[in-house]
Amino acid sequence: MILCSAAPVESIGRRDSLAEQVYADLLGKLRHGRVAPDQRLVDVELARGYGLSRMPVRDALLRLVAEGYLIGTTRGFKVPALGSQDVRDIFEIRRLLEPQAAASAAGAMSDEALEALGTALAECRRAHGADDIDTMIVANMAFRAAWLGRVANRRLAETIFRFVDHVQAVRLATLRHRDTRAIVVDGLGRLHAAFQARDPERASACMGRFVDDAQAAFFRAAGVEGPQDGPAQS
Amino acid sequence: MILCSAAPVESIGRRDSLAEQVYADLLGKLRHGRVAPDQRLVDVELARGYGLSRMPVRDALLRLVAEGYLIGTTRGFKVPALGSQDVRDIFEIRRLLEPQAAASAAGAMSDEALEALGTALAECRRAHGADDIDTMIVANMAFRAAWLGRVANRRLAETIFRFVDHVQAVRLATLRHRDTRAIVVDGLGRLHAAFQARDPERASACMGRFVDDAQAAFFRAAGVEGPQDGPAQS
DNA sequence: AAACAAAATACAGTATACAGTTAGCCGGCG
DNA sequence: CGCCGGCTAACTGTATACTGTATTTTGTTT
Repeated sequence: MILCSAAPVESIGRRDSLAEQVYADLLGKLRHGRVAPDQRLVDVELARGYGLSRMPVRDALLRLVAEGYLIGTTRGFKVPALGSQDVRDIFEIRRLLEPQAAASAAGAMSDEALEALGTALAECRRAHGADDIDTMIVANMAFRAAWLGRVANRRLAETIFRFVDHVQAVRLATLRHRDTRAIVVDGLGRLHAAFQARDPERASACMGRFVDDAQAAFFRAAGVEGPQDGPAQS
Repeated sequence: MILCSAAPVESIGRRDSLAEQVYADLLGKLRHGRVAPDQRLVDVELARGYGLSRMPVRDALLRLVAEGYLIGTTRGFKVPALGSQDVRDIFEIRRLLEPQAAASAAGAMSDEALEALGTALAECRRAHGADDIDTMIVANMAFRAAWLGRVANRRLAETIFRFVDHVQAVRLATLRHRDTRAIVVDGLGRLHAAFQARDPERASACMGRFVDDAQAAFFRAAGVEGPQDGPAQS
């Protein structure tokens, strides 16, 4: 309990266990790409930052490992360096799951969710115009959370969430390209229209195309930036 | 280290961490339905059984929770009681993933894997004839492991493994019905033929049908046995 | 006898201490 | 100057002790 000094936004939560709070905090950081791929996460170090003992931090890290967000080494934890094959694999799964999920969401779309989707889309467009990548990523995540929230099959939604998160870090890099961003904004617009129409078939088709485009954009960007075919450390 | 008395098959392993060994052991027990749905898994109790402290056991249990095999309560851990909606959800995901995975495996089938598939199929048929449910389940798992082993996309294979495992416990119950077993043996035979032909399209179609049949058989069996629509404790 | 409240209990969560392992470093040797 | 072998330090893994809380049980009251 030495000093709550540099503690983030997390000194408040009460009802959840400490381990869960740390998990949520770390997950947020990972999702926003706040953890560099070469950075080592050391439990005792993080524990000092949170003002806790190692145990809850360790529990959180272990859980993140089990979910594929981190890999544990004998010397700290780190984010996995995905090779192009890893990315291909993840996109293969997304291609199978997301169209069906989108269809399901379109059939169960609510006015509130549509509102959220519209807001996220507008925000994304604004950020695109202003070349504000960070904001665009946040808006992107909000859009995804909004439609995935309408998927009745929670296991499906959570599985998608996880795999999308796994490529999030690498996606961050691809959004540097202006044309990639244009493709994303375009796809989001189409999806929004399909959700608004509550048309499952259309949503499914749009989502399939969206995933394909995202994958193509990634490999185009990766090809441009460099063929670093990092060996799979999944 | 009080007594290695009732320790299972697990006093030997060395290179892996204790937590991992316990995890593997518990996972095996869960997969084989050795843990009753009402049974409580208590860390200190298990720890005594393994001759270890709570920590590695706790780590294993927490990991199983993260992977959906268990749910943690304030009073021990237990296997989740899946309601019919949960089962429906899991089958929806399997229906999306397994055909593609089967196609992939068919395209990459090896002679050794085919041999393993053949053996498992024969074993399954024999067990079916002898009404030996336990052996049939083991053969079933061997068959699955054999073809999933040929799926290049490991994330896909592991995701399938996990969801199949989750319905395994409930599946065990459905295999009591002789006609369900007949359907399974039949589907396995068809799949084996498709794999032997190394025909991705055929494997995909067979797998799709197999999953559909399995789901239908489950709900038929559940309808017969009783409409216990257990509330989702996923 | 049923219902409620208070106490006991049994468990997970958390903290601290210790052990084991490996990566990184430094010095000796070719 | 570069390579190899032992040394050191920095981690994770494991053990033990303590705490908090929810469930169960027991006792009391109507």
